[in-house]
Amino acid sequence: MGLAERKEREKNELRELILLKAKEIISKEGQDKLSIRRIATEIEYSPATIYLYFQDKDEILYQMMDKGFEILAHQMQDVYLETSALRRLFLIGQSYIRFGIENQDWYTLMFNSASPMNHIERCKSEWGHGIAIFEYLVSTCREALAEAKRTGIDERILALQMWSTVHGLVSLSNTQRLTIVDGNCTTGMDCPLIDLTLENMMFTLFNHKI
Amino acid sequence: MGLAERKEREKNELRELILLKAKEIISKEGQDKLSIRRIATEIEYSPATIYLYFQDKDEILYQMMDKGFEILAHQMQDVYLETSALRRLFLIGQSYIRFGIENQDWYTLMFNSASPMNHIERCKSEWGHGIAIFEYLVSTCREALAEAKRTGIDERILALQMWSTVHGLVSLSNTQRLTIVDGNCTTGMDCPLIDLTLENMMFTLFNHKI
DNA sequence: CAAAAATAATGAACAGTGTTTATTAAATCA
DNA sequence: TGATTTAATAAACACTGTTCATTATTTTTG
Repeated sequence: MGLAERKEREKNELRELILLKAKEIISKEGQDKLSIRRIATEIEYSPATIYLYFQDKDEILYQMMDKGFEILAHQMQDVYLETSALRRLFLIGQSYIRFGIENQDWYTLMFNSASPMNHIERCKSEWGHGIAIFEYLVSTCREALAEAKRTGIDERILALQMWSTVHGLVSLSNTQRLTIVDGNCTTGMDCPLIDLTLENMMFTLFNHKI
Repeated sequence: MGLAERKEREKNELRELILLKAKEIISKEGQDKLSIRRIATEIEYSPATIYLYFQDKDEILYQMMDKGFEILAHQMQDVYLETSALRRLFLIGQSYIRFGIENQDWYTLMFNSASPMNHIERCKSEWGHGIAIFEYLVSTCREALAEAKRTGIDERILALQMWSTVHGLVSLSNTQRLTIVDGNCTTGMDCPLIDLTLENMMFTLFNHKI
């Protein structure tokens, strides 16, 4: 009775093929080149077939968001090696920003786009990776507050403040708002303004120069 | 020779009519209901006609961004009445966030969307209102730093940090990221988490409770 | 005033998009 | 083999932005 199993496996394989192609298209040509029809022609199936494996485009984008979190996790690997919570917080911020600027399409999908969240709401799915990253930030904030001997600050609020700041930086940078406000800030990475702001954030929050 | 003038005026009138309808559609039904064809049918002209008055949709969105800044300026009126720079900074943040959450479509156009910026780059136009608002923030930061007797902080970096934080909050809130990270934070306005974060920002930056 | 030139507006097409449904082809079951 | 279930698709629907040749309309000129 291995027939049903093979069938199941083949179904999963096509599903994965769709997601693979989707990831490929986003990586090579960006979000707005990703279309159902484009995926279909690339995997040599009809567009309608895709709807046998995903209920709509939002579901595919939701899955793509997860692929993005995999990339982010990979790029954050060595952050965990840092023992000082203060310096770790700084490194988290730095690699978060770096990721957001170097992988604009993935970043948008994960933190700035409505579609994947629509799927979550509609299907009562979860934003698991997002929550996990935030909780890690919260606990690192708690450690850092202790390390800097700073009291009277809620670690959860602090985490949200830090997240908002770096997210804001990435978002403003990616949508060309920084380039215009400050000419020194050339498009893309190595914008001195962003580094200075991150350092300033650490300084104002913990009275510690990193 | 008032003929050429009347012609000119009529051209401007149709141009303004297009922008007016665009604004109406965004206000009533949101950004993604705004289409060239929709505007065309509403003003009872053919879609092609619109291209005699605007070079593409990006230019219309650029103009819409400006309309958005008008709304923001209007909602920020009474902020300037506050004499304390510290409290003024807080009020700026508060009304910025309020505006961003209550006018999601306008906010996205102004601070989170690529299209209007494309037009700026392509046509060497200016993001005048955006720069003006940022410069006002910078000078208020300078005042506030003096008021709080805080030294060793660059007012420009500080302004960017504050902008990033509030922009981040609005952006995360509008794209449903906060609702999920914290259940207490119901969608839309009066999210206690946002208020607390804004207060925490003021406290960490100036050691002053507002 | 009539003919010519300039201007304004449009119909129709191009090249896309997401999604649905009735139909056909293939594989499995009895 | 024939019936039934499953998988895939062609075709259509309702949209999108944009372009261009063609048709009114208006203005200018002889």
